[in-house]
Amino acid sequence: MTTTLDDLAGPGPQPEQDARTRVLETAYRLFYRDGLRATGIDRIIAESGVAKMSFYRHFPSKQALVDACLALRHERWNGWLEDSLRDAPDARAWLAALPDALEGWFRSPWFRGCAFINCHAEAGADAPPMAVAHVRALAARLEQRCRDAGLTRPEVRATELMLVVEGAIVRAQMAGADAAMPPLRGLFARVLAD
Amino acid sequence: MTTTLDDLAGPGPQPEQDARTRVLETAYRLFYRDGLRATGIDRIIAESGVAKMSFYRHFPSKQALVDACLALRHERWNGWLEDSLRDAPDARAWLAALPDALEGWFRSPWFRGCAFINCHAEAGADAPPMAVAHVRALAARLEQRCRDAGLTRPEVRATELMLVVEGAIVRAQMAGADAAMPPLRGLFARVLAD
DNA sequence: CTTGAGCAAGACAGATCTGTCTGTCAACAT
DNA sequence: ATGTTGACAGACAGATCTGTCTTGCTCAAG
Repeated sequence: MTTTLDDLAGPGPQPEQDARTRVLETAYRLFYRDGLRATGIDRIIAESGVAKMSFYRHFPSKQALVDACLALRHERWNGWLEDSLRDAPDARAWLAALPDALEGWFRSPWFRGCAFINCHAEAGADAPPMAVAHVRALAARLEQRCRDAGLTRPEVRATELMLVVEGAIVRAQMAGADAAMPPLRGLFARVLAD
Repeated sequence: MTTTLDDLAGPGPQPEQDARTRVLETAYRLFYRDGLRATGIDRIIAESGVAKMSFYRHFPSKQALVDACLALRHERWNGWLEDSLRDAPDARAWLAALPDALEGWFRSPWFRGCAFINCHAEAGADAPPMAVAHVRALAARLEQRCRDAGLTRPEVRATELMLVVEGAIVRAQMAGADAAMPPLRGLFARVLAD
């Protein structure tokens, strides 16, 4: 069971799923595609084919649904990254293959940037803590990989790689994957070289 | 007359200004601080101390006000960058001093990331064209500076610097200036060194 | 003094958003 | 057979949002 890019922001729920799953999958897709504030409850209700009371039975409020979507996103994104770099024999190869994995994401037809960066950009100080927690978790993972790879000054390298990854995500969002990939590969190679 | 950081997202309008200016300055501040969708017309009306009809006399719609704020932001941000790097004797020094200028911005009490990245993150495909135009203009300016500095492969360096700048802005937004500045300086030095 | 422009204050309409409530139906267990 | 549970459908309330309209005030030019 591998995590595909479609799972990251795919075509939406299947009709045979139960009400809660359909709501969650529909919201997951619409929140990412159109934004949190721009997506109303009524739209999620209509597109998931669910009664309003069924929605409020499973989620006490819209904010609870947002939190559930972000938690699902966090889990799926981490799983997708893990699967994409499963073949790397060691930490060094894992880091070197990271741009390839990101490129597959950037070229996905539903790519619209990092859901957590977008959430934080939209909500500002009111953003759910999951937003910063996600990027902090990724930074911690990068630092651990740099340490495992035996790089010199691993925490310095990790912060540089983290900045490059986030920059590439935003660059792919604003200017497209073709604009983001060459500098991403070049900078990654430089940071990993020494 | 220099452009200060306060002008980028400062304390707001002065009461002696005319109605249009007060609306524009209030919206400029609230849109950046709270987001476009989260800021309603009524709030702008109330905080700028202006009648609703006075608002709609100067701006035909909320979208027109958003566009005017983005255009003002574009102009002020470019002016601020120009002023901050005015002392650089040549293009090479200009590029080397860019992280210092950015740090001043990141540590401003009203810093909340790039208004155009945030706008694009919030509105997605419906974002006004000014959003991508701003980052494209900055990329073009970086490339020209790289060319003027006599760097080898200036277009490659410029795209790398652009990715680093955008990454630093997002990193400062998500994790603070202290997390963004060391990798920003390190990567800048590496790209400019050769 | 009159007249007209600009502005403040606020009512109003229509749409939309969140959240609650009622009613109906099908599946299922006792 | 009967009660329970989950779900669909949709009305409804209250708030909020955009945009229009009316009224009255001030000030300056003619």
